[in-house]
Amino acid sequence: MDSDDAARRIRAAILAIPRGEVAGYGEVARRAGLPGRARLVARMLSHNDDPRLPWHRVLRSDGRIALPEGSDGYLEQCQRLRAEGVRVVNGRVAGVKARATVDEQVWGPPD
DNA sequence: CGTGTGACCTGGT
DNA sequence: GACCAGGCCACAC
Repeated sequence: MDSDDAARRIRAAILAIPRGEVAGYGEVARRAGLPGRARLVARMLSHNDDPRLPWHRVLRSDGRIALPEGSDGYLEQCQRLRAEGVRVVNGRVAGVKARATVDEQVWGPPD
């Protein structure tokens, strides 16, 4: 089934995130071959039952933690990211400036 | 079957 | 920085 295949690709995309790095939902969705399906990724993580899935490496486009502040997942993600050497400040990840805009997708990264 | 909701994204003001 | 409007998809009611 497609949906199952999509879920598998999304899972692979998340697993493909290097340790110490982070990615946005849109980013993951694009890598999985599902442009615009960021919500699908989010829903999967919310329903995820895979403890070895590095969901903590997935954040919003602004580099902001997706979960509501004070919730379990929020603190969990923050802690895990720090454990990987990622600097988290005020519920936000340092080193991640804005998400890749269309220009960067088309024109590529600034040299 | 229409509506609301959600670990979302982008562009404009 | 904030806020708003539009888009996208899956699911609960």
